[in-house]
Amino acid sequence: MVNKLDEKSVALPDHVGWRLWQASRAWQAEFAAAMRAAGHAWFSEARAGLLGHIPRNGTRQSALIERAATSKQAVQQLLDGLEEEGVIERLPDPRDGRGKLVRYTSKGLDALRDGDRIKLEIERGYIVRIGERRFAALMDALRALDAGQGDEPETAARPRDETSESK
Amino acid sequence: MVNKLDEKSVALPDHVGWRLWQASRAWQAEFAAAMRAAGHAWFSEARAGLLGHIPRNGTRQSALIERAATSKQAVQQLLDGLEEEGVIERLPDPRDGRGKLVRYTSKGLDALRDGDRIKLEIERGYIVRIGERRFAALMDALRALDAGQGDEPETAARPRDETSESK
DNA sequence: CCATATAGTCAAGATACTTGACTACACCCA
DNA sequence: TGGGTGTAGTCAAGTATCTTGACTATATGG
Repeated sequence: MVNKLDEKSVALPDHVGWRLWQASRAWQAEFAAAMRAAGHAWFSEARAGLLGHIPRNGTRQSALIERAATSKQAVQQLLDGLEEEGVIERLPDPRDGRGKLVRYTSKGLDALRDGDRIKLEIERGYIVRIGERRFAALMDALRALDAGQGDEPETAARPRDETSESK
Repeated sequence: MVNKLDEKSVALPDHVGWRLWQASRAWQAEFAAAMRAAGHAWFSEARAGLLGHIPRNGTRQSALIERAATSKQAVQQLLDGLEEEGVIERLPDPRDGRGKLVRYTSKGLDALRDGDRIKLEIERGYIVRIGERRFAALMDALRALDAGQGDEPETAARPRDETSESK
């Protein structure tokens, strides 16, 4: 039963936003599946997004809120979950009675190590798929995009100098 | 408040998954903000993800389920919302009493036109920011990645619906 | 001490998405 | 012709994530 509409032939979007979205989702799905397969059943993409902002040596909860682009309540709820899973722990900040320090437990550091390994494996797969040259060009373009992103809060896409790492 | 925290010097992740995720989120945020500013208050990123799979001339609801990588119930709920907003409408498929045809209303086509315009504006901004050459390399790499996606058997996310792609 | 700002929490609700159970129709085939 | 099986879509309930608003506790600067 071939439809005359023939949906198969209708082109999917092919603009940069769509491509980025598809590529990002594919990477995340692959990574999350590998993490769960490695025994980290607590892993989810939302949690990964937060963990990406927590350095190895820990951080203030408030610093986390600044880095991740979400509300402090969202950060807190994610941290609640991660703490319950035993991935991170929260300690009172000795220098500020209001603050809390977030740091990894040994279980969390374990997951981080597995994550690093999996990242490299995925990256290797990408290089095999599209070639080293194209992969390097991809990273180069993404870094350049990020460097130009920083200080303009509105949608005005104004060019900035491409010197990065001014954090 | 002055921030003299040592955490500032800790590097953020710099692997392809993180970069893709950040770039994708930035694009989506910019696009969604512009869409809402253009008067399409119903617009959300989840809805955008579904609309990207609905061609101009409409489609079967079941075809939509195949294309988007989610459950049929998720698709349906998204469509329910879009129908309620008057963006799409569902008609019975004259060729199959079980099926429904999803197509845009004039309001939906209006939004599509605005979306196309905004996409081009964002793309122009990207080209200004990173240069035409790098932008072309980005698109090239993303397309290559997508083309090589299909034959990945092991770790890729699989549809969990019993109806998968057993044709 | 008081005013105000900051760090974090609690609670309620919205959205997106999942699983399970169900109805209606289509198609095959004996 | 009629039942078995598969497909298209719906209904209902639950989970995860994220948002807003209200709140407590501590810090800081007069």
